[in-house]
Amino acid sequence: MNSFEKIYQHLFHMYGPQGWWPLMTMKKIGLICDYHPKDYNIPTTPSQIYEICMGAILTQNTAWRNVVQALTNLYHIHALDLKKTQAIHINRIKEAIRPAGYFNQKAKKIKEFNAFYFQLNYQIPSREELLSIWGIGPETADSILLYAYKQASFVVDTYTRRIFTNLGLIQEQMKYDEIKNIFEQHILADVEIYQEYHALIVQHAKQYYQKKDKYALDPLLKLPVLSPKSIQ
DNA sequence: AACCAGGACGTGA
DNA sequence: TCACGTCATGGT
Repeated sequence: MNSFEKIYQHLFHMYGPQGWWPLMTMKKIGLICDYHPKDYNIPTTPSQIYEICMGAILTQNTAWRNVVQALTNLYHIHALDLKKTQAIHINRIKEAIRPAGYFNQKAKKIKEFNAFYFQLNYQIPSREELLSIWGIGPETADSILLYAYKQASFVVDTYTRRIFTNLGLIQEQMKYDEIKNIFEQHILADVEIYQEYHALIVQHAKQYYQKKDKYALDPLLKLPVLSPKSIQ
């Protein structure tokens, strides 16, 4: 087992299954943002796939709690309803997603994505196609592929950079695709593992990588695999 | 009260 | 290519 696999094992042992990507579900108490640990079958409907795509756009450089509010508002104006969303004016989208920030840009991104999504006809998009859409960068594209379409495309975010730079396994200045490739070369392509790994990285980062003075406290630094001579 | 959050795009050099 | 500036709300 290489360092990247050992770290995955360790994180999974620490935090358990994360149940990403969370979905909005209507319950008696109201609209709830629900995680679904160990259920790797989700998403099962086009509507759930679409909602994940919306969340992926809305969460760009934004805390998830703010995205939940935006998704809740979108739900109430029927913008998460595949039969109705195209007809909604962009200004109404803007009002709804305001809590998630960057609402002018993100409303445009949603409209751009919609134009693409509804001509897809339920096929699986390629990474290149997603990247060609205005507003969809590498991380958003990979999130959509991995969590909405169950394609084994590893997601790299700022937390991934932070943690693995601190562990000495990558260099800070590496480009997105470089880092993505390193992970994909070290970890056998598996949708469930890729989904869990990224979610675990985010969970772990929230414990040790919010502020710089905590980086040194990361228990992963003590893993034997990270001793100088065993780093590959 | 700065600082950050599950980034991406536009610009000038 | 690359380093910056911009986009925006809400919690700590």
